[in-house]
Amino acid sequence: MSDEFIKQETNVTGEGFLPGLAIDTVIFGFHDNQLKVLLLTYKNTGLFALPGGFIHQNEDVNEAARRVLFSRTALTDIFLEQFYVFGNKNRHDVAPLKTIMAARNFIPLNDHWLLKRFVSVGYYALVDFTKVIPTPDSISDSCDWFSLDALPTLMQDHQEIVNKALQTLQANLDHKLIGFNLLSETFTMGDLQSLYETILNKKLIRAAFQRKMLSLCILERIAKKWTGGAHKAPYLYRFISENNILS
Amino acid sequence: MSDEFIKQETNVTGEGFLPGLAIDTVIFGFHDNQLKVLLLTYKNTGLFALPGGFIHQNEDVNEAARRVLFSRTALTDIFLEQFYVFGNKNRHDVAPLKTIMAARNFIPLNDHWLLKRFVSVGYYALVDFTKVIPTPDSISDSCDWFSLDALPTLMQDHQEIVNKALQTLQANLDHKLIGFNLLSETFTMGDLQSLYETILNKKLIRAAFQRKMLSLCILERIAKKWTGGAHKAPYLYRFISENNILS
DNA sequence: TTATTATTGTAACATAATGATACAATAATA
DNA sequence: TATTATTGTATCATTATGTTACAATAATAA
Repeated sequence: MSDEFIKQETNVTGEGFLPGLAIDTVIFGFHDNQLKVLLLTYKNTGLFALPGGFIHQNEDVNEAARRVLFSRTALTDIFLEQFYVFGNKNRHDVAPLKTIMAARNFIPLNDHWLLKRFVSVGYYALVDFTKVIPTPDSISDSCDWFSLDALPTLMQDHQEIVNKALQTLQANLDHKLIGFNLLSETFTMGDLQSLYETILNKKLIRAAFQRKMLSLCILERIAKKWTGGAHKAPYLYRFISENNILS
Repeated sequence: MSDEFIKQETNVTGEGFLPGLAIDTVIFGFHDNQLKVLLLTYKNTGLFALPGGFIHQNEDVNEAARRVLFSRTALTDIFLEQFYVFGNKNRHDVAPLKTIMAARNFIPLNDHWLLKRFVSVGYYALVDFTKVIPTPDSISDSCDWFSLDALPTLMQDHQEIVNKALQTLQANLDHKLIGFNLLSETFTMGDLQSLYETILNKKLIRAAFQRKMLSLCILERIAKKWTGGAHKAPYLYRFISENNILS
């Protein structure tokens, strides 16, 4: 949910939005050799949630997902992809929504559109951690990165959504070249291997990994990198952009 | 859409259904070395469409997809999986729906729920061609298998849905073992190779394919098969069911 | 009954991909 | 200038895949 929440709250029938359909986005970043997820908290509730939102009547669902992503990260041209529709009837839980509204001194009627059953389209985004400045919006206390392996308790079925997003990321990592979306413009071979190891949660063989990556002809070697370490400095690489996959 | 269409038609507000959300299912079969898709035609309209339907208020979306599949094939325990959400605003096209209704002498008001914008969750199913008896329901003239490479013009964006389903099938074929869902209980190595070749649309090396499949330890060799051919009879194989993937 | 035929199952070898080890090169530090 | 830890890559071992060949054999024809 975004800045538009206020509009949505007082808009009792949900006029202008597709009814019963929401978007939740798992925004992945990579930092300190850890996968991170962007979470927000709703004011005075202690509830942690994935950034999400609703779809305008005159808007493609994928467009809406990009709008939501932009509203949270201010980034465009980001890898963003659907991965699953969460449509179980028992995921409908009005309690947290009422809590959020109550914390804003808004008491909805029982037939308020936001309290009806929602099906959510899950998206995952891969962003350059260094380019994102998490910014809370008007209804959020905070918007912050959390390590994937130390997430707080999430609202509704958002933990399940994160799990499924990670599975999808793992399954697609090799097949496509999507992993590169998590790195900054330039990176070392070590950075890249570390990213792969973190996502796949297993050690890879250094020599074989390097040989494989170089054989793919998707990397451009740039220059020497200065490192703090007392050892040979690694090359910097750049992902050749013709191969870039945004979605 | 199913037998429930009559209910849905006279149910002007869509009471009991999730609003604006539909399911479309690409049901794949394999016969005569060709991939087949199950299509239906609506009475007196000449419109070809994928079997689809709507979601009950008290039903999981995945449940609804199984219900739709069952209503069309009478099969349970079938591989069925979501693959994409079709949510473009321009896919909203009321003309064919009005045609279908008009052919049944039903003239809907302009705010009839079925004429509103719909987002559709795409599912694909893999079924044993020999076990399916396509049966038209009350609003369909026909329900038949069509070769994937000779489909008639489809309603709305259903061709796009078929295309995306095929891409998904191709991408998942090796990774999972889903292809086996398209074969009957027992099959020859030739049958299996032929299936793979058809789905992937490329020739595979016989010796390597056989070696690979046997090395996976997912096949049980049963007995000699009698063939009409003047040559050595092939073994029959069965897919070891512990590996079975239904969804 | 026996030879012919086409296809199957698999062996054998060639090539390619990956795993494992080793080592020279070298940037920062001492 | 020597030490140190890490990088880049070469080398060999192992595994996987591509290619060719051929014996086995069910149906047909002679």
